[in-house]
Amino acid sequence: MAQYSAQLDDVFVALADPTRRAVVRRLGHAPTSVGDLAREFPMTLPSFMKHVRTLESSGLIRTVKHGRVRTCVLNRERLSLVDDWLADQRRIWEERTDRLEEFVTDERNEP
Amino acid sequence: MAQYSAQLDDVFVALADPTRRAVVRRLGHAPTSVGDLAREFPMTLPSFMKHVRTLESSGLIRTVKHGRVRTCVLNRERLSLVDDWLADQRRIWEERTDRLEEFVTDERNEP
DNA sequence: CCAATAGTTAGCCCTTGCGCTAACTGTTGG
DNA sequence: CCAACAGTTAGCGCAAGGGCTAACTATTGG
Repeated sequence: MAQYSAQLDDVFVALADPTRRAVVRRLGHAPTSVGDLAREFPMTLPSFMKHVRTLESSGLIRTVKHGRVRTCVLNRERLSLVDDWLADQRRIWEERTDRLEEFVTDERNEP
Repeated sequence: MAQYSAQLDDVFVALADPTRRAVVRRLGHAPTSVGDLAREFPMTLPSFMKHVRTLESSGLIRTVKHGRVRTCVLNRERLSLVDDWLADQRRIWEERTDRLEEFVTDERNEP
């Protein structure tokens, strides 16, 4: 628990786009070249590359260029940042197993 | 596993900002009024309100107005969308306990 | 060797995001 | 009742995001 903030920003931002989430999902199956990936999305290669760069600089994927082919690989470990954040969040609210829920549900029904 | 996409977008986008994550964390402790929350961040009330609205429309928080005070409450349940997405992702890559890692680590060391 | 292939770079457009100020509405304590 | 308070609305400025085209580089199969 520290100043992950910048890294978390990058990871959440990266995941906040459906194309990029789809890429992550896709790479969960197997490493894939940029071209093969791009072919599955309705956009041009340069546009798609921006997503790849965003994912890479967030650390969610790594890429290696071999000859003229760039292969993308998922970096499973990076997703644990999200996991940790969720766990921390859960820890916080479990410290207070109060009736916070009811608190609002009550007010809500009053004018 | 379906077309949560739009909802996931909203949630991830909401979490992709440090101010909003801080609000979520803060609300993990207790429901809080907009004014009390805003006082902890270096921005004006109207600016802060936009974050509140973003969080609210993502479903991560709910708000109730009582008199002239609007109180924000965390909606714990909504975070499970993220949780589910993570779990699904994990499920995918666990189907393939291959040597994907090595795959790349190898290529990497070659010219 | 050279045409095709795979990716890259540069630059443009438009929309959205996030901050601000100013001025307004609705509630309330005294 | 009215001044102070809590939030809201409107509108503005600027930077960033996500898409595009055009033109370029670097590899490679034949």
